[in-house]
Amino acid sequence: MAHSPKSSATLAEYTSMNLGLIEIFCAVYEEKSFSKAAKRLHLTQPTVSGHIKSLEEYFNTSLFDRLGREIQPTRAGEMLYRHGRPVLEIKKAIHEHMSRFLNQLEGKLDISASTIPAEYLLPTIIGRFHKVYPKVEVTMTVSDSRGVTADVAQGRVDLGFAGARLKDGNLEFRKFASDRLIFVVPNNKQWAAVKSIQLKDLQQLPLLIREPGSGTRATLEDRLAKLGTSLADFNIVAQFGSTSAIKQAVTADVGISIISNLSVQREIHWRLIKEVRIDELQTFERDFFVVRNKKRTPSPTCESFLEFVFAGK
Amino acid sequence: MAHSPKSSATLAEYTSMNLGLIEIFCAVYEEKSFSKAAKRLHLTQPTVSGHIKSLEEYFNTSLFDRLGREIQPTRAGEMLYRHGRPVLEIKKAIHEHMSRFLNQLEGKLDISASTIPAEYLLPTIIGRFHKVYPKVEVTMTVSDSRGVTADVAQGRVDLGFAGARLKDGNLEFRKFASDRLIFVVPNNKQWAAVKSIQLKDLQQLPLLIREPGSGTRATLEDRLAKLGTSLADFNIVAQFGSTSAIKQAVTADVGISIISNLSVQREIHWRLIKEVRIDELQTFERDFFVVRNKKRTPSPTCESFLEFVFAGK
DNA sequence: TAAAAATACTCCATAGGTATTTTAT
DNA sequence: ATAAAATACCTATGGAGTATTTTTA
Repeated sequence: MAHSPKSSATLAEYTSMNLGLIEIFCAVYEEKSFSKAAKRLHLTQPTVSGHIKSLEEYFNTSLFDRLGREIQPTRAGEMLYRHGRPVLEIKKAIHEHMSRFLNQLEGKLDISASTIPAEYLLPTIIGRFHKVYPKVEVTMTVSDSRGVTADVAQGRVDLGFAGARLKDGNLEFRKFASDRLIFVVPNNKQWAAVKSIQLKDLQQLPLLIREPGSGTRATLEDRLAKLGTSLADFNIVAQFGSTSAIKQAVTADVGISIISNLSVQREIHWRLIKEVRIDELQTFERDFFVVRNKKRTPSPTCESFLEFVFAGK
Repeated sequence: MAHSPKSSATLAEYTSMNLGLIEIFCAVYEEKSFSKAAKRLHLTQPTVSGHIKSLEEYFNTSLFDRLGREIQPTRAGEMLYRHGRPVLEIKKAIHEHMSRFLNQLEGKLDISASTIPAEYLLPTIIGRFHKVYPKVEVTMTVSDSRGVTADVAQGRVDLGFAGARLKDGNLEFRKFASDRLIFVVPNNKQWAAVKSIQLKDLQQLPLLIREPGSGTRATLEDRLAKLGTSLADFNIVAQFGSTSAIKQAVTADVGISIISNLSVQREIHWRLIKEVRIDELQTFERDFFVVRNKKRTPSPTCESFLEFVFAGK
């Protein structure tokens, strides 16, 4: 028993320790002087003395030996410094990162976008943004307009880019781009001579459409309703959750479709697909919206990104 | 200019930030609730609210979005948590290490010892000590008694072990072991029959002695003075800074010497060296001392070590 | 209506200061 | 005599509480 480690009283509930005292302690340790530390910290010597004293009482051990004019840390002091020093680094790091963040020199930006914005509008915007804020990490997830608004509403992302407005009091929609829906058909001899078509003829054709959550679909249904008809009057062969899938299907002569002009530019250019006018629908505008959650504080990064989105408007 | 990072106001002198607030912030972040965090920290909800508010004012940005019943960290909040979280770890680490130190489960012990203690007395003591406190790192430097006392006086070590007392008001000497000085000669035929010798005959022989800082040397001089003589009356061929060097020299028949019994046990056993009694010096006690600096606070480890040194006394 | 946060207020502990004494160089 | 730390004492900020109101699910 004589020579086994003693179990001294354990320290009081440690959450009570004031970390500010550690900073003062470290200054004293480094300056090897109470008064110099006081100067460095813009405090007075008695204040510093008092703080060291309370630390010594807290740990119930002396931290410095007072040797007349000079002081020397005790072993306990050495131990405390070794493990307390990092506090200073962390404090500095916190300030550095917060200030970098607030100055938008670093950070994260999570975006949810529906197909057309994700594939045809955002890549160039994100590219320009990245040039200016290279340390900001942009993450974009792709779904349909319904998914986008859900992501924004539930705070999973900073911003959404959707092809349809959804009624939700917490969400703010702002138009940032527009496109037109066009009627597309395979570029084969069956369609070679066709320049335009009437809606009633179109209703007979095998139609490919997007799923119900899609902005393209919503726009289409909305417009048909205004014309006194609906998708029920059409010959729908399939609903696809992807515009690319529809393009593939049209190219393979599975059917025809009405989709965003932006998404078929390349296919039209390569003559895989062609546009045919619909007599009743000379103009078929569709808009794209930035979606924000009004309840969430936008990060500075998010606000800057919006400036890029609306640049030149 | 439109799209370059904005330089917002830099944060106020960062030393003013209270790290305690970070702990509260982290609790709120982790609990995703002011009131739950309050409970965890044994505070009240308004107190926590107040602290978060002051942090928000300090950083001049909101850290949580208050969404009715629930709260969500903002991007700034995420950033602060990421870099503030380590504060909690450090605080815990400080307490852990300090308490381990105070319970002597870890630490350092620096010792300065003169030759005889270092080679013949301390190894076993340190060995036993290490068994009980395996995490304590013992460092022993070896010099002569003068060097040892200097090390202690200047606070370079926790403890000294010397073969002589030196007058210094700041030092405390405590005898912890003793030995006797003996007259040793090479074990050759010249000495084969000799059992004892008179001091005046010894004075003619080629004597090897330690350097002036040595405790052995000091003891020798002291004793000679009491017998009304001094080293000046001897035939000194060399002063060596090491007892081992002297033993080598005696073995090689370079001369004879008067050294610590402890240090020549092995050489006597192997019949390289033999002891010859000096008629006037039947007993030639010499003591070894623990040296402490009275001005320095002993670490708990140091105090425990002393218990080992004086074990069984 | 109930649960959570904000607000308004009170109180006192303590961080900080000034003035002075003690100690050792 | 001087430089540094300790001591004694005072003040005011702000940390923590209670009581209440506001908000929203």
